[in-house]
Formats: sequence, C-alpha cells, structure tokens
Amino acid sequence: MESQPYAIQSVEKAITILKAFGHDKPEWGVSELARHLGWHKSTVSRLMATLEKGGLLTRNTESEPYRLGVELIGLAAHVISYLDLREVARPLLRDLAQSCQETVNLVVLDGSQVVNLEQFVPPERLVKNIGWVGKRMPIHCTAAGKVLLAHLPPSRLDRTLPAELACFTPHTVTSPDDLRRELSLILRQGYATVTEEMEVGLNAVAVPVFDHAGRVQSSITVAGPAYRVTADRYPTYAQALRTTAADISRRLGNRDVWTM
Amino acid sequence: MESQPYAIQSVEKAITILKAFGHDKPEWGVSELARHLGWHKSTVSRLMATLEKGGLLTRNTESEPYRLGVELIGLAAHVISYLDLREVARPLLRDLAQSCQETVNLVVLDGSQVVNLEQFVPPERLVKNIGWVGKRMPIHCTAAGKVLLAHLPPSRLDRTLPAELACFTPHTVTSPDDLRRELSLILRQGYATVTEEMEVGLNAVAVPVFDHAGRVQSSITVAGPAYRVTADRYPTYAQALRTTAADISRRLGNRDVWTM
DNA sequence: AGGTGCGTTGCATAATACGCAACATGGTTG
DNA sequence: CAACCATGTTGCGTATTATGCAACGCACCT
Repeated sequence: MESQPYAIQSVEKAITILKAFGHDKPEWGVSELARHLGWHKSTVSRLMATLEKGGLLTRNTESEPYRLGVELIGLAAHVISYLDLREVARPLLRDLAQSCQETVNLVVLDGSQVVNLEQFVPPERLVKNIGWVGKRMPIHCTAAGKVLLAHLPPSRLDRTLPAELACFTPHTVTSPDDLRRELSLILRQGYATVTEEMEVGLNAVAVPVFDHAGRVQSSITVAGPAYRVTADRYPTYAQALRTTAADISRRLGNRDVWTM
Repeated sequence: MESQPYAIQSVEKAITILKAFGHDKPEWGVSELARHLGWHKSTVSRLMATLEKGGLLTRNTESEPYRLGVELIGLAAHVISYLDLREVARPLLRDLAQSCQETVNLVVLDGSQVVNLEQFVPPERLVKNIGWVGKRMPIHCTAAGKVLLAHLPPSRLDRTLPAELACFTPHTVTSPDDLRRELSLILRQGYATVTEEMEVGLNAVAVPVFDHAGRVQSSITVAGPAYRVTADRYPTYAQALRTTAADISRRLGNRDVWTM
C-alpha cells in the first residue's frame, strides 16, 4: 500500500498540484506554481485547466489565481471511511473545545502516520487558525499517535512502528524501546501525552475512542501551547477527553461504554 | 469557465474515476469500474493505483474494492470558498433540522448550477440518508436556485439563466418568462418554493443568506416529501429559515441583519 | 480437475503530454 | 507615448508515455 511500483505520471502531477494548495498557500497562479514545482508553465497551465474543468480547481477569471474547487467538498462527503465517526464527533468536540478552551482534534491512523480528521478551536483562541484538518503527522511523537499505537495488536504494532523514529525536537523519543515502554504505560493510565516532542512549544493529551465493536480506530486530543497545557493539567484534560470519547462511543453504538 | 478547449486526457480519466464514487456506489472494484466506464481494465487499474498512491483512493487489500481516500478530506478542508459560511452555518442548520423535522440544506451557486454544501437530516427521519453534499442541481427548478437567481444583478442573471429550461417533471417551469415573473415574486415575498418541479414527490422552501457585505451568495432550504412539506406550511418553514439565515448572516459579520 | 473472475504487469506502439516559441493582455516605468 | 515585464494561453512537432494486448497468479466455484 505504501510503495507503488508504477504510477501514471501526468495523474501524479495533477495530484501534486492539488496538494500544493493548503492552509499556508490557498491560492496559486500558473507561473508561480510552475516555478515552485520546477515544471514548465505550459504543462502546469494545462494540468490546472484540466483540474478546473473537473471542478477540482476554480478561479474567477483567467488573470486571477486558482483555488481548490467545490467538487472536492462533494468528494470528501463521499469518503465513507470514518463518515459516522466524523458526523457523531463534531458537535461533541465543538462543545469540548469550548469548555476546555483549547484546540481539540479527532485523529485516525493511516499507514504509519496519523491524520487529523477534524479540528475545533475555541473562538476565543482563534488568533491563528492553524488549519490542521487533513494534516498528516508522525505517529511516534503525537499524543494521538501514541494512543493508537498502544491499542494496536502486537503483530500490527511491529508493522506500523517505523524502524527509525525521527527526531523533531530535543524532547522527541527516538528509542523504539523507550517508546514501547511508554505505550504500556499509556494502556494502563488510559491516556497519552506529548510534551514538546513533535514541536517545541506544543503539548497535547489524547485518549482512545472505541467504535461500535469496541475497537480503537481513532483518538481525540486536546492540544495547546506548552505554557497553557502543562503537565499538572494533563489528568484534568484526560478526564474531559474521556467523557467526550465515551459519548462518541455510545453514539457509535458501543454498548460497553460504561465499563471502559 | 464552462467549456475548456483542451484537457489532459489521463487526468480527465482520473477525475472521472473519482466522480464514480458516490452515495449510491461508494466502492468499486477495478474490473467492474472498467466495465462501467467502457475502458480497458489495465488502464483503470493503473489510474486507480496512481490515485491510491496519492491518497485520493484507498483499499484494504488488493482483493478488496477501492474507496475514496482520506486525502480528500484534507483537500476539502482547504477549499477556501465558503469556508467561513460552512463553519458558521453547520450548528445552526443542525438545530433547524431538528426543530422543523425536515431535511435542511446549504446551497451555493456554481456556474449555471447550484451545489449542496451541507445537509442535515433529523435523526428521526434518517430512514434514508440521501447524501446530497456536493450534489449539483439545476438552478431553475430548485428552491435555492430560484432564490439565488432572484438576487442576481440583471446582467448576471442573463448570463446565468440557461437558454433552455430542462423539464424534469410535469410541474417544471420551462418558460424563461414565467420563471422571471416568479423571480420577481420571490424578491417581494422573501422566499422561494418548488412543488415537485425537480423531482416528483419532493417539495422545498428556500431563503437567501446575506454575507458580511450584504450580498446573497448562498441559500438555505427545508426540503421533504410532498405529503409533508405542503404549500400551506411554506410560510412557516420560510419564517424558520429566515430566522436561521439571519443568525448565519450575523455570525458572518453582517451588521444589517435586523433591517432585512 | 477445469473454468471463471479478479487485479496486476511486461511489452510494443500508437497516442498524447510536453516544451518551445509565439502571442495577447495587463500593468508599470521613464 | 513606447518599452519593458509579467502573466497565462496555445499551435506545433516530437520525444515520451499511456494504452491495450496477452499472459500470469490467485481465489473461488462446480
């Protein structure tokens, strides 16, 4: 699933173009994107025109930059993976963000990375919308990643855990043995934390979300700056997260929520 | 914007494949999709493998069908058109669906069609999730379409209104003159309705949503079966819609809401 | 066992995507 | 005003690559 031996190059190029649009750069002109990617501008012009024809890109006039198109909203709505989870979790996570006054995320495992499915920032903290929905993150130094790792069956843990744990900050755990010890602790205490392990100044707490069959397929997190999300507050956040996770589980049809 | 003279064929094919996935058919095998599209299965296999490599499609194992991939969620989250509108409207529309016990939609204009951005079905009515997010509909025989048409400047109305109004049911208004007369009425009465004009058995009421600058860029609708959403109830639905629309407007930063 | 269906892949070649170069447009500067 | 620069588009020829054929491995069924 990870290594694809062959791909159609022009389709790959189109996908690369789509992925150039993001929170930091939501608009691209043809020439500037061509320079950015190192491709000829006529190639980029034709690829973008094709994506525009299909509704995946849009722009107002020929002299204005392209943006992602509305067709993507329709496609995303038909992504059935996690569809119930997202619908069910949204209002609950919004409430949680409001009550704990920090950013709240819904995170799932995808290959050897985790992906942010939803993010809620309390309005009072919206000084900077960091736009993390869809963002992929390393599994070993995110709180959600650790929770999801901790709940994997051992055979799958071996396959999922990267052989080398990349170092992002001086606090990143890069020893697989250290991480495995921590995963055992996470299972016992019921939540995971990161203290500036992925990004200096960013801490997070995460708990598992059990689906209708009692499996852990996702995690919800509270994240914020290290000066606010401090270690002495981790248990409090964990408790609030656990309450919300139980609500989500219950709504997903899990009958064992009260025994968790 | 509508007619693109040239497109890269393999990219077009890839887009066609993505659009084959929808509410009615969220999963496709390689061979069945190849048959459906009339393409050779090796072509389809390679296109889908490329889309899988890019995260736009996914599947568990080689013998299982493909589904749309999580990367689309990230792309959709970066569609900046209407981003604020969707965020702001979601909770309000959920409440409205619950209180009026019918399906509620958020709709925008895109070219000469309207597109559903959001849809909320009250849980008690979820006998059939019709999956309309992203769905494109004709502009002349949908309540939201009529509202959006009614609020267009005359020059843009001429350009947007199709020369021929397609007929969908015996009730569809197909005379441009009749439709223009109705648009004047809609402006005066403040809401639009369709009575089985797009689909037999489906009625809807729609009102405009004014953005921060007082322009009408979207519409919200209540829709339901003709036996429940009856003409004598249209004004009641319109009033509820108007209240919600005013809330949305206010949150979008419109200061003139109380004078609407 | 044979038959059927699925999805993948090596290969050759026809088709097409690509880069060049020219063009039209808009904006800026002297 | 003309010259210059930037943008994005497009005709053209050809090198590259996407495509279809055919074969294969695998799973399932009779």
